Amino acid sequence: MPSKSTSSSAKAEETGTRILEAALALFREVGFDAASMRDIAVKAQVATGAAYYYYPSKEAMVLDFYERSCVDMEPKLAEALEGAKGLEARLRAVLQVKLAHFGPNRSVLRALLRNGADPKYALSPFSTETKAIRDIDLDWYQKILLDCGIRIPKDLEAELPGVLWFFQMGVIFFWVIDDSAGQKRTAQLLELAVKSVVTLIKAAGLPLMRPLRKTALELIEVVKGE
Amino acid sequence: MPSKSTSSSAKAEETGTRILEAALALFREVGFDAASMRDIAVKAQVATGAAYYYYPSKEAMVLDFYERSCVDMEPKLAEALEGAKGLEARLRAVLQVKLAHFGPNRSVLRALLRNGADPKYALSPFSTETKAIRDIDLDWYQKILLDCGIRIPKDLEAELPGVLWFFQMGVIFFWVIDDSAGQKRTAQLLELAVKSVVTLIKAAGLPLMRPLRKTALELIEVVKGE
DNA sequence: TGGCATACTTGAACGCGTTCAAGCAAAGTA
DNA sequence: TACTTTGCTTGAACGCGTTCAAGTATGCCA
Repeated sequence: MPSKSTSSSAKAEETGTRILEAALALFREVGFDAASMRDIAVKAQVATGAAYYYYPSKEAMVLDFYERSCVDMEPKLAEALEGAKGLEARLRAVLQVKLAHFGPNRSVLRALLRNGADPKYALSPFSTETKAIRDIDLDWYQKILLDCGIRIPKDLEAELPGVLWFFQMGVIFFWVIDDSAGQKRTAQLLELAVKSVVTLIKAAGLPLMRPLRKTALELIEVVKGE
Repeated sequence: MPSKSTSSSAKAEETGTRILEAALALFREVGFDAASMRDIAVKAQVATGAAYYYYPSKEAMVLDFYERSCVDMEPKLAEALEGAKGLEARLRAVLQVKLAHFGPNRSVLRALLRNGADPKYALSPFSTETKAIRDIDLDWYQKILLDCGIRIPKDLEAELPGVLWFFQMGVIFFWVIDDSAGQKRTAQLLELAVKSVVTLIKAAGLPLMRPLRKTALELIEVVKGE
């Protein structure tokens, strides 16, 4: 229990974080593919196979980064939502926090989105491995929608957090492949897309929109599956 | 010039198609990843490195398949459009033809969509390598929209083929990862999504929609880039 | 016919992600 | 003290996609 008795496992943990940091540093520098496990091992000053004692695969390192990011972002998100009233401002704030947080590790996130939306790959925001993160995000969007100042049709209410999460993923997806200077295009897209989404949600309540909304709800049911 | 004189290059072409067929057969049987170049070579009865005389990479075989499919589908598309009047019927027809044509090679297409929409990977419907195919598809959608019976707002007209192509890619993307029996979920999605899209296009002409449409057009401009 | 260029084919070799039998060191037990 | 257990580390080896120097066969011209 004192520091002495945990010296072994403490050293191990130190080795683990050293490996993760070496990996992330190399991912940032040369990209996920170009960073070899051998390079990572050299940088972390361990043997070639050492990383596999801590991570089942190279991709698992990205997953770990994704999970840590989710936790680290929570206070930033809470703070950003303090100062943002109204759905449009809140959506913008959340997305800006996320992009800013992921910012330096854009190439790491690119690896996460490599397999698109295929839940069969662990390294996908739709996989079972990332379900916990997805659920946390959904809670955020539920919170954002509460008292946002917009009348939400009753039948849409339950689905809207999922829709906004999907929208968020679309923005992030655009961002990771956006090679414009400082991801300027993503900034423009964010502005216009958030505005469009909020306008659409407002419009969804119109009586005229009822048939389209019903069809859209069926569509959502199919996409959710099972 | 007679069959004798071309015996060498003819044999080579035969070898090339044998390699492609072996590859596609293995892709279908065990999937793109599990099918190794060594297995393909054995099946095609050539040496390990032989495929690289015909294809620069394993992925290039998928690209070749994609290009051939595009050509092979043309008569089927023309025929399907003969019997389909109205935008909704036409859209449904085109997508059904495509899915039916790709049908047996769903796992091959999965490899094509592996890298999502990243134009940096050759194996992506958004890459420069697949631009020719994209342009052919865009021509089809332009044709579909001509005299489709729906009044299209002038400012949207030029962008709509691209939007529909994007929509098509979404459907195909859903299809390749849809593991429901016979891809039943995709059939349901297709029905509802086509209906929604057509309704949206109709609605886009309404005076009420002008601001949203203008924002959407700006959005399209940003996504198209440069 | 012989010689040469061109077209095609070969399989060993490279670096990759990953696996694993073996080794090592520190903590627990007697 | 010696023995065992546990936690951690090692590097050789595997199969993968890919490369390429070397080989073989074919068509063409003297």
